[in-house]
Amino acid sequence: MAYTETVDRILDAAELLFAEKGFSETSLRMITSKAKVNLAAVNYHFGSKNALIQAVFSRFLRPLSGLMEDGLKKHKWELDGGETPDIETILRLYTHCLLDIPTRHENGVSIFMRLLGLAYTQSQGHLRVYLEEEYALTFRFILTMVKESTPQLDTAERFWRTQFTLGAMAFTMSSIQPLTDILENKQGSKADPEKVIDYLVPFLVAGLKALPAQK
Amino acid sequence: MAYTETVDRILDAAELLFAEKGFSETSLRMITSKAKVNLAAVNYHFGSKNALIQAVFSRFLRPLSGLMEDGLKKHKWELDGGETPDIETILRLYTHCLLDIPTRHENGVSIFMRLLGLAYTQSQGHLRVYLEEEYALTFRFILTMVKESTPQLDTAERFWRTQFTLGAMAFTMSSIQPLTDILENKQGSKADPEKVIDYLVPFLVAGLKALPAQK
DNA sequence: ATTGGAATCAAACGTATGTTTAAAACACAC
DNA sequence: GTGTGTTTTAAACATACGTTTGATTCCAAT
Repeated sequence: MAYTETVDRILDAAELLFAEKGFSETSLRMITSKAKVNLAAVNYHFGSKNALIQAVFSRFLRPLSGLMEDGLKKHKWELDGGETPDIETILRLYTHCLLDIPTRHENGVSIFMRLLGLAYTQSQGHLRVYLEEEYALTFRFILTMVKESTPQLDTAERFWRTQFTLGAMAFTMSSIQPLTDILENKQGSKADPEKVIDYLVPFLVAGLKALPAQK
Repeated sequence: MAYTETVDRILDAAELLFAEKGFSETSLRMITSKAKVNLAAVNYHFGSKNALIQAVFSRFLRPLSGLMEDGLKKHKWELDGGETPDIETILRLYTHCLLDIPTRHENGVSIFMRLLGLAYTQSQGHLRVYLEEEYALTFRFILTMVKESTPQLDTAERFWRTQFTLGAMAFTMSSIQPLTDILENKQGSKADPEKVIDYLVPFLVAGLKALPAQK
């Protein structure tokens, strides 16, 4: 994909609109008019709407993947020295990598998390396949870390708790702006979306560390 | 809404297709041909596609609302005698009410959970407004119970933990069938979707009971 | 200055959508 | 059996969509 002004303008507009409305609910005409480019530009530069959707994810995930693998490997290496990886450390590393990704918009992370949530729940078969193929290594790496840090769980229980963790993160992140607004209204004072991470990690750590359910 | 065979056939088909594909991705023609009724029947009986979406939710939520309020009130009444409500009891009551709802399809609960997840993540403004208006009382009741059973949390932290709980539940439930398949493949033996509840509750209880994050 | 490939543009294409229409079929009270 | 209101039907409607076309503009290399 050649770098051009037009390509980036389309990606910027698409990212915002997809996050706001969903994939099917956002038309190419909405995107191109927001990006102030010609309608045909999307098909010219990306080939199709589906390819555009994947490109939006790629632009965000490309640096994330690197950041996370570096961070995890570094940490793993340190831990090889003796200590057992702690689940809280992993979660904090993961969330901080997320926050470190350079984004094109304010609240870029919220926007992307919302997109991930959409990709996960709307079936969007092509996207699921694409994400799994492209980032399988990163995902597997994280799962290994989780496994080593939760030796008290059997396969099934660890699997489900990982899903619960993902769900809590994606679900919350994907609606973080409206939720923040609701909270502000509720408590009558300013609420900071970034602070959610500080609330999220202890909750998840406690859940992951909990004793197994009795069979 | 008059009760007719046609109306139910449409609702049955719509419920399945919406859960499978999402709202926008399901056309009225898919629904009416699966239901073996005329295309115009949807607009005749429901007025519009959006109204049909709401009707699908109503049919499921109407009994749920009753079941849950009964169960909660009964429990609350017992607890007025002295004890503090326990968060685990509340979650179990809630999940059991969900499983007790009579459904028209096998895995009816999974289907509905998936619909709820979709409704929550796809913006679907009209649905969100509808759900909040229609079931505000039930929701508020649950929140009160959660508040009484987590006195260690301040408003913001309780709010976010409630969202995390919702997220873990809805997200997992909304993909419970594909996830169950993955797990079966992973561990090489049969996995039961209903068992997920047994894994879910301890995870959430631990998260909700965890000590507050330090500020 | 000329050329040739890349990028832009307005316009159109074919298709699918939600909705509406008006006639037909039906059900049931009188 | 007739008449009335409800339900079903096939067809059409208007609109919006993703995509394609072919002409035009742009810009760097010759």
